[in-house]
Amino acid sequence: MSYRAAADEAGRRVGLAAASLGLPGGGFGVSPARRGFGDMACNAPFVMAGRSGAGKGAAPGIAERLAARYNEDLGRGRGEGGPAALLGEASAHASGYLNLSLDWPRFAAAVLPASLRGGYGDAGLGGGRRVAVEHTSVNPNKALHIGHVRNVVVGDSVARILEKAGFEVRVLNYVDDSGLQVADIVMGFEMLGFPEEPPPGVKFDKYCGDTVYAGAAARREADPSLEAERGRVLREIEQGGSETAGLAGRVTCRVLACQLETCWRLGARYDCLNFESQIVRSGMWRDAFERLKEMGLAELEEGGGNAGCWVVRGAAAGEEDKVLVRSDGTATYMAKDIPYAAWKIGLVGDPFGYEPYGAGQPGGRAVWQTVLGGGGGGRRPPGESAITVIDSRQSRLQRIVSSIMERFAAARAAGGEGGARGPAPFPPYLHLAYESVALSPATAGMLGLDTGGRAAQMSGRRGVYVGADRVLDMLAERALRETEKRNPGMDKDLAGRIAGQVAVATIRYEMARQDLDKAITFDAARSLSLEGDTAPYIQYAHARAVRVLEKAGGRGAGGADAAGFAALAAGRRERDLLLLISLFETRVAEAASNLSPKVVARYCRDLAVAFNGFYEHVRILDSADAGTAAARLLLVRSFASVLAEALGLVGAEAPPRM
RNA sequence: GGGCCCGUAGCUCAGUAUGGACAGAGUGUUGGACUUCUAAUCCAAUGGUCAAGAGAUCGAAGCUCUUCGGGCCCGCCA
Repeated sequence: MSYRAAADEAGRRVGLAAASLGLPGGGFGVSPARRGFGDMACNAPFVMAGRSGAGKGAAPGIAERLAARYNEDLGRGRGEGGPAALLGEASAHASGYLNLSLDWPRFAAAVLPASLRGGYGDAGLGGGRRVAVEHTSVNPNKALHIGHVRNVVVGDSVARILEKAGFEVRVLNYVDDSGLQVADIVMGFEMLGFPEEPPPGVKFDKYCGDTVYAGAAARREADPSLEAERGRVLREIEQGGSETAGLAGRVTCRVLACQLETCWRLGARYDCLNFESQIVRSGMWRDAFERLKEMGLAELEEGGGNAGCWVVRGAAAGEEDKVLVRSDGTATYMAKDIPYAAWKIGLVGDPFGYEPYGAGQPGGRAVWQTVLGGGGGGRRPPGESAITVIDSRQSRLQRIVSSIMERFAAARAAGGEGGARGPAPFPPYLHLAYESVALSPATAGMLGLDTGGRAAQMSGRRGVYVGADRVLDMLAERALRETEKRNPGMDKDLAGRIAGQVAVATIRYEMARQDLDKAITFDAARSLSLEGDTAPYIQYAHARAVRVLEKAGGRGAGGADAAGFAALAAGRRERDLLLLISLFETRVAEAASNLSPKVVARYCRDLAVAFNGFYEHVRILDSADAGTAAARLLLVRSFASVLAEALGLVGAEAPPRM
């Protein structure tokens, strides 16, 4: 039982009332009302005024008639084949809205017990469809910075939300272990004298990025002859087998391990790691290229600037062509993206074997990595559709990949493969873009950069970036100070664990709550705050709730009775909180279908605001009678449970104490 | 030159998908509330020609067009 059940019932009743009045039905909706306008708002009068051609000003009159008929049916138990389960009377508003009311005691009695059962909030949108979500995919030559954190948080949250919404999700992390950035660090180790061990206390990924990569790039710029050397290193890496290729493999693996430590600390979880070097060596490209040629998607350019190259035409009108194969016959990096994208959704044969990665990740979910050879081992492809989380700077190229996958998938569907399962919720290949993260002038200033009052783009090579580990460390330190201040004598390990949970939640919430279309300007002072619209605010509300339940001991364990629910329903704070609890499923569905973590993040905030208002104004343990106390405790228990699960969807934990 | 995105309170952002009832938070500033279930909280005050203009609509922060301002992208690099 949730809000949706009440809204559905209301919608049906309004529809039946309209039909009996001879009004055109359909096309209207029921949504939670703003305060002072009933409990649910229905826009049916506006829609019907439009459809019936009644013209301006008809809505209020229609609302009057609808409300009268709706209430009449309600009184007679008509329309639903019986008396209303969850609804009260409707009223017409002069604006033209039809305002509907809930039967709050019944609503509470239905929602609260349901909210404590497993599976509450499951949106059932996916119907078991498989989706591959790729995120992180940080080049393995440096440590994660705050911009990468947005990618990890968005991707991991989307994966969690889709799972909750009924999809079977496979999380992929693409490791670009064969590009020029890797050649740079290999050259740094091999020829420029950088020691393979970082200085004591420095993580290897940070050392590679700050010292080796930045150093090699600087040397290369000063000495152009190193360009050719780097090219040689890259070719050796791509061919494999040499000592240089071995070194590249060792270094990138070690960087990857460090990066994964950070990602795991952030709460991200993966199912499979894919290595670009294997895609290059697997020969997947040859098959994909043949298919592109057969389908006429790749064309050999006869003249112009791209003469002698194989190109794909621009996806949209006026868009430039993109070179796939250079005039010297070598493939560009699109030649890695296309087969990889096709592999995700089973549009090419699987050349990989799979073995467990290292010691595994926290929480016990198995991580696999691809190895060359093994021919798929009979595995199903990761998804029926693929969602790739990359920042919006890649939009142009991703659009080309999307359109090619669309054509591949259409060709397969035309060939009769793939069963009919109804309309797919997502296209075969979807680029989930987000605007990138820049640094505020103040934060850039802390790093020694004068931006003249403008936001600064991060640059690892110039040292203008804020490291993910550093942000987490700073947040954890602040949270630890606060935790110890409030809980003198608390066990040190416990305080540290809580501080860690607060730190991770804070940065995740900060990244998850904002619209993907908006660039984030990271400001150290503001982003490190633990007050206001932040994760600790939300976590604190949860800790308060848990504390009340602890103090209550066994009280209210028998559950609430009708009188208790009636008392609960009499309070505005209680109703506000109850309504939000009932909206969990609706919000999960909205977040999943829009691939929008911020919907869940805002939902968590709304829940916490409603609870804090309730907590401040209603004495739970000092309730007038046992029945009221039991109902209030049930509300608190429901809140704590739903909030903890909602926070989990954005990868934040809810500590029981703070 | 072309393409994508953004512009809402001093600052940081919700609300725009599916137009509808007084435009909401946080932060800042000012003033209140802890012998009480944890004050990482709550309450109040303050603060907005929703960048500007035009259009379609009974009705626009939201849709269309134009302009202005800002960010990003446009290599036979990855």
